[in-house]
Amino acid sequence: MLTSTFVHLKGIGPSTERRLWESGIADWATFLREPNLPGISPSRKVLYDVDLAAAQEQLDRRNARYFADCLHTRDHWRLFPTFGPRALYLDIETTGLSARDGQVTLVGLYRQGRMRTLINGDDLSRDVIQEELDQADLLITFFGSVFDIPYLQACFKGLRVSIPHFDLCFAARRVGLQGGLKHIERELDIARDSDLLTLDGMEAVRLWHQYHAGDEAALDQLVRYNAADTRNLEPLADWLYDRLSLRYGPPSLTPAG
DNA sequence: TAGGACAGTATGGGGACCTA
DNA sequence: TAGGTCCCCATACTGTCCTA
Repeated sequence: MLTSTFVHLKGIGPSTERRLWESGIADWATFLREPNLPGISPSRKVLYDVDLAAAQEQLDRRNARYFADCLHTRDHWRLFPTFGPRALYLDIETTGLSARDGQVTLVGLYRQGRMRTLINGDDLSRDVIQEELDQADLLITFFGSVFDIPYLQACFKGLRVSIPHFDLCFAARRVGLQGGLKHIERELDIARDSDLLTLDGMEAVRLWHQYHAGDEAALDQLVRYNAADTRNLEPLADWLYDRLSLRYGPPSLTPAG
């Protein structure tokens, strides 16, 4: 998908990109081979060739951060097949107050099949989150661009998020799926343990307070709830990528998985 | 529990720019 | 020069949090 992308070139939008695909320009290599292209002047073609060569070099270096800058946020989903294997799925729980007055209680991190839960008062710190982010090529959240990331950055000053961010909430809206994460999970038959089905964000706050009152079982349930939220982002991202590539990708592209 | 506030993204309209 | 497309800005939309 990434090497079929042209909308990162200045002056090329979705319409021109689609016209290129329909005229057989399916990827960067074909674009570079053709001396002339309909709708693109020779002087512009020279500039685009330079930009595409630079993009190819960055891709060869596996530099996801380069594409975070040159692609519009709404197109970061295109990076999923290339950088998805090194994606970091993230979901946080909080004390329920605003970022100014509240605290992050748990941070769920799922990467390369490994679930890690950072707990406030134990191993949760800015440096650990930063380390996890720095080791990933793509950040995947649900509504994280509005809630999780600004909340983390408010609580942990100086936290940098320089990798591309595939926010599944807005991707879901683009393919016609409304509602919160749990609602969408039910729509798509994405499973979670039965004792976690009735939990929501407010219940998570209550569990945290129960834990602080000495109830260890409450922490266990909270950790499992957060892990379910975090892990379930992976099948949702797969499903949304397929839908987005069908709707917005080149006609020749066969969706993965 | 319900309505308002907030924040980030999506969308639509109009002006600017580019190609043929 | 006309038509098509892009870009920018304002507005709408949505999920979550806050407050009464």
